[in-house]
Amino acid sequence: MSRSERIRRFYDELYKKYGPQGWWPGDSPLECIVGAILTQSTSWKNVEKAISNLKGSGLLTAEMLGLVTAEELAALVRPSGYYNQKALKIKNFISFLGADYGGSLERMFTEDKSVLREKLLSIKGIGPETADSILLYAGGMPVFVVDAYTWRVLSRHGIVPAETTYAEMQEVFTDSLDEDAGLFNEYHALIVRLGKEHCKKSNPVCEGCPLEFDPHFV
DNA sequence: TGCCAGGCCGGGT
DNA sequence: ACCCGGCATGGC
Repeated sequence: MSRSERIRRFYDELYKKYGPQGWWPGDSPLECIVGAILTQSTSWKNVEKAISNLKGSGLLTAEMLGLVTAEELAALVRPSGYYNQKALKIKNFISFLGADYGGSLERMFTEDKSVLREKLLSIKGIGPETADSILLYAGGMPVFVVDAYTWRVLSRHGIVPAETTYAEMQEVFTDSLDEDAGLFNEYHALIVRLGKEHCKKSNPVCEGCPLEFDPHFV
């Protein structure tokens, strides 16, 4: 079976097992972007508390996030960890949004996909995974998101070598799948689900893989 | 209790 | 071009 076939088959197995994951959990593109920053190396549970604080304070608008100080913001996002850094990252993004798109997310997402990706990557605090999460989950653009789970899950299943780079990992998916934002959305979420439940660090050989057809053994 | 969570940056080799 | 320490809270 070719690698592309395995990638497609793997998705089918994941979807059959877990079904749709409902990502991104959030009410608006802005909430999604803030969540993407706050969840850097942090569990979603902690992020939910931080988002809840922001909502409760009425700060979850581009305008309010532009007005609040980094210190005030840090206090509110405290439960998500790395709070001083994350407050600055959010401020950096909002500054960029104001400068380049007049504070309008709608305008931002009319930008060319690869141009916008480069712009996002130039913001201090936004790296490849966060940029791609914003493009896919906030903007609905067909970009495949790669994260720590993607490496672990795919290398454990023998689909890619462990040293695969971020760009190569994206190609593995985009070369094998239709360019479909809905599919990319679901696939990434399903990988995270499997990673959390079975392909954990503490389970180095993914003992008890829940998939009927485990690509590892092909 | 200790380890880990949906990264990224900056400085050192 | 890699490698590593720093950043930090909360859950299991």
